[in-house]
Amino acid sequence: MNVRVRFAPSPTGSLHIGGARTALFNWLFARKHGGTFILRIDDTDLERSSEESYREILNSLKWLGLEWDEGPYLQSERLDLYRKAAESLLAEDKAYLCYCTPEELAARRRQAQAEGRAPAYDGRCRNLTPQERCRLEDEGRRPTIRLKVPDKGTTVVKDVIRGEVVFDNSTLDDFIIVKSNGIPTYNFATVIDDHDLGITHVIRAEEHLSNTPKQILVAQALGYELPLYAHVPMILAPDRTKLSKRHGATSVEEYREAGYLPEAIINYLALLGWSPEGDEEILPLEEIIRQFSLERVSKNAAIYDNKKLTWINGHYLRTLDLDKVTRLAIPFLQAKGFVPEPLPEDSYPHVRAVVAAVRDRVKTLSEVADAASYFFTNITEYEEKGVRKFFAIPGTADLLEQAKERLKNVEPFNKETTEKAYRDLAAELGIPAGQLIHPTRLAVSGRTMGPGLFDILELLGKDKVLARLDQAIEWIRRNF
RNA sequence: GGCCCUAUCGUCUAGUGGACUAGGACGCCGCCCUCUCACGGCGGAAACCGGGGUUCGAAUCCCCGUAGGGCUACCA
Repeated sequence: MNVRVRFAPSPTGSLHIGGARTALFNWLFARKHGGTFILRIDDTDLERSSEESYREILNSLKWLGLEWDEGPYLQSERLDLYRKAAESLLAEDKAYLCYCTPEELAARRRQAQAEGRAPAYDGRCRNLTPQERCRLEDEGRRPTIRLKVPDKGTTVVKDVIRGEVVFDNSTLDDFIIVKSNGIPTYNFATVIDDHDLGITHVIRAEEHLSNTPKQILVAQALGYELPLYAHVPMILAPDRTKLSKRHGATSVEEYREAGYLPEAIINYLALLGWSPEGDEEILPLEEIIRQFSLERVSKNAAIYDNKKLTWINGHYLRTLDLDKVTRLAIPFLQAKGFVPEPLPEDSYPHVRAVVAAVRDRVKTLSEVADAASYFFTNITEYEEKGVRKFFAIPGTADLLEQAKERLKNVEPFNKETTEKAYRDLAAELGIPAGQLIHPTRLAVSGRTMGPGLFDILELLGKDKVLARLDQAIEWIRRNF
C-alpha cells in the first residue's frame, strides 16, 4: 500500500508540543513506509484562524525538520469541494436544512440538561415541508445542513492502537455538517479532504476518537472507503489537564527561543507515547524511523516532563558537532550583547572554543550564553559564596599577587603552561593547588564553578587574566 | 448526566498467562573521578488503583467499583 498520511492543524495558535508530537508520528510513519506526508491547514473556523499562527506552525514544523511532501492545502481554498458534497447529500435526502438558530439550540440544550436529558438535537427540521421552509427563510433565518444519522445500529471505529471501538448510533444526533455561513464543520470537511487527498492512515490525537463515528457516518453517506485510524494518546500537563499557556512553555517556538535543539525535542517527543525496542532512549532520527511502528504506541495519556526534555537537550548539546552547536549558540550570545552581530569571521574560533568549554555543563543554548558571559564582559561582581570561601581567607591577596607574578612570565600562555606554573608555585609554597586555583577562578570569572581553570586562563588570554587578578587583589585588600 | 478511552516507580515506559526477586530512562540520594561545577562510572530508595472472578499459575484475561482524560459546539 502506498501510505499517505496528513497532519492537519487548525491555525488558531502556536504549534504546541502535542501537535508537534502528532505531526512527528505521522512523519515517522510516512518515512518508515516510504509514504507521503501531507500538510493540511484546517482553517474552517473563520473567527479563530489567523495568518500569523499559520506562518508560525509552518515555521515550527520546518525548524523541527518535519518537512511535508505535499501541501499545505488550505481548507478555506477548497470550499467548492465541500459544497458539492453537501449538495449531493441534500439531493439524496441524506442531509437536510435546519433553521434552528444558535440561540434556540442553546436554550433547548440548557433545558434538556436541567431535565436530565441528553442535550442532543431533536431532529425537528428533518421533515420540514417546502412551505415551512419558505416561511422560516422569510423570517430571515439562514439554514445549516445536518446529516441524517440513523437512530439504530452501531458504528465501529477500527483503530490500529485501540482495536475496534463500538458506538451506538442512538447516542449520536443529526449533527451539523455545514454552518449557516456556508462553511463546513470539521467533522464534514476532514472526511472529504481525507478522501480527496487519498489518506490511508488517519493518525491523530485521542481527543478525536469520539468524533470518528460521525466522520465514518459522513464517509458512508458519501460512499467513501474508510482510512485506517490510529488515535494516539494525549499529552497532558503535570496537573493532568490539557496543556495550555498557564503551564508555561508549551509551544515549539518558545522552546526554540529558550535554546532547545530540534534534535532533542524530536527525540523526547518520540518517547512520549512510543517506546523503542531496546533500553536505549537517545536515538538518532534514522534509528527512530527504523524502529517506529504504531503497534508500539501506548494507549495511555502521557504527562509532559520538562526535566527529561532538558536532560536530552543537554545530551545533544554536548554530543552534536561543535560547529553546529556554535552556530546555534551565536544568536543567544548576540541577544545578550556578548558578541557583535554579525559576528566578525576572525572571532569565530574564539567563540567556538568558548562554546566547547562551557557546553558540557549546561542544558540549553541560552544557558551556554549565561555560562560564557565572563569571556565577553568584565567582572563586575564576585559570587557571594565564593567571596566568603576564598577571598575572605587571610593571605589570599598575597597568593594571587604571587600567582600573577608567575603568570606574567609564562610564554606561551596556554592551558599546559599556566597549569605548570600554578602546580609549581603551589609545590614551592607547600600548599594544595586548590588554594591557588579556587580564588583565581573567582578572580577571573567572578564565579566558583565553570570549566577547568586553565581552560579559562587560556581562553581569556594573558592580558585579561593579569588585569582581573589585579582587580581582585585590589578588591580583596579594600574589603578585608 | 450520556457515550467513549485509559489505569505498572513522582514522571515517561518495558511487560501480550509461568523466564518478574516487575526491567530501562528522567528526577532524587550516596560513592568514585576531580581545581570547582558539570560530564562519566558504580550503587540505592521508588510502582503493578481497589475488589471479585477465570486458571495449577495473573501486572498480563473477564466483571464490578474507583480515578483520570476525551467527546457530547453553527471549535478543531
